[in-house]
Amino acid sequence: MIRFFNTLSGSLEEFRPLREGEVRLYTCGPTVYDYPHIGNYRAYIFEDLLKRFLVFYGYKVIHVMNLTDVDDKTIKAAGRLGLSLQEYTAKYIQAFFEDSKVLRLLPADVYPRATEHIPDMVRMVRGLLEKGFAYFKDGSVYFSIEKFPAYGRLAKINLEELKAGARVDSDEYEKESVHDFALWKKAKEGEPFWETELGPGRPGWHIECSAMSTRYLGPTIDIHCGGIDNIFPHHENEIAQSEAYYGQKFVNYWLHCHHLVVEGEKMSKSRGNFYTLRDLLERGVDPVDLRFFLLSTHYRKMLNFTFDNLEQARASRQRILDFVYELEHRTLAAGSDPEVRQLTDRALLEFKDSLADDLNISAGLAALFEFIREVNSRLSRELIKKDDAILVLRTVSEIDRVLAILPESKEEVLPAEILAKIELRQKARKEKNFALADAIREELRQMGLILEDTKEGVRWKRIK
RNA sequence: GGCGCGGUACCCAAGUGGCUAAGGGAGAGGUCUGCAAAACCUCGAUUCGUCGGUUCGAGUCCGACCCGCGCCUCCA
Repeated sequence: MIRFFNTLSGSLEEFRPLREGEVRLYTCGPTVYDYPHIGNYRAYIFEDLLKRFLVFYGYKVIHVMNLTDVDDKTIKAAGRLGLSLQEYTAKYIQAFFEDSKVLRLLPADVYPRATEHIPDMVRMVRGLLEKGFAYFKDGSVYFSIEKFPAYGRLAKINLEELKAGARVDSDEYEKESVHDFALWKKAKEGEPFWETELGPGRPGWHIECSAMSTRYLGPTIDIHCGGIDNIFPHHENEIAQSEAYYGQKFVNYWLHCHHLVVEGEKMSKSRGNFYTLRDLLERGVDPVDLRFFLLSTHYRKMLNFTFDNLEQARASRQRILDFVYELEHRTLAAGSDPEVRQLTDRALLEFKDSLADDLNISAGLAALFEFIREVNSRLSRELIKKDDAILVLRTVSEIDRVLAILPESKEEVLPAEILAKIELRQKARKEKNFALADAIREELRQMGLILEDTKEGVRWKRIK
């Protein structure tokens, strides 16, 4: 049984998908006005962990992630550069896909773009007008939240208090009530617009997720994810629109991940603690180490990014990598030990049970590390046979279907001159010329290679 | 003001009523090794922000307080 913390109920709930064996998942994707920062990727990596775990658990997952390619920021930036919306956003859409790949995010089944679903949104807005949930004002259309009594349930916001604490909206559009939100925005001078039956204009932000989610997954879906900051007003508004229009529940499980902070503070450009993935890659950070770092803290807990914490995650991941390397390269006696089977079964079961408990990654990783220590211990006592090693490796790679932190399987081949140096050093060691041997080792270390002398000969690995 | 999250060893971080408080990093000692690396073994919180309370029993429940943070406005 899987349990998730549902924001809607504020408690852990048993997960039951609408259809047996199948999960419909919608995740709020990027607004493509700039390069995403690592906080954005925390959310996407959490969603990736969720999805990979559901697949691991045996579910078929239908995943939709939207691309918001029209909003205030994209319009403004494109206008400033004199580019069309498409020209401007193309670059960032491409960057997002590139980043997703290096961070090993499983691709969604569909990446719908807002600009390609205007008719769906218009249809929904018209329906809301007809049903009386929305009204025209000055060429724009707004959703009237007082027509939807359940408004505020997700965010646990009380409308009376909202009104009391209301601030002046910076939006230039006129609304009947400050908290009503725009479904359709009237075209403004010099801005892109669509000529529709609602008049010239563009969609509001919230309507896109409602329309596209329904388009690909149906009016009721299993899971909808996003960052904690999307709860209000974005997701609250989505619920209002969708449920007012379709008259049925929009989402069964709302899962939100907490923020990433940097050195204990919110990331912001003015503080200079704002990192994109590209910034970190330039500093020589291995993206998979970053993935592991972002992955290894529970998704509902605030995560503090520091280079020290990233280094700890790197070292932790390295332990797993060393373990796999050892098993792959050591020469072992033929045969197998039935006890190893018990160890692998237990590791897999504990890992699975841990993650089934609202993605308790800490407990899951603890199961993996305990398994590693036990196998290492047996390895040092020469109790691991060839077939055991194969079984252990298969188990680790099974777990890695969820984590996706193991290196690509292809072995790197060193250039001939490096191999010659290693050979030369071996010769020097044999002749007990340790000064030369150490000099060569140091030279290769400078080049990023660590040599390890084992009973079975020399081996090397890359310094991270 | 309203809503919410967190405070567990040097650092990161599980644990939500009951055996000796997971796991990782860093560190110390040892084994192995020419040395190193990796690995293994050993050590490491009489204690869980503070103070009260409930209970046979609390990190875990209740109350108060202190500290840090987020949201209520675009934001993963």
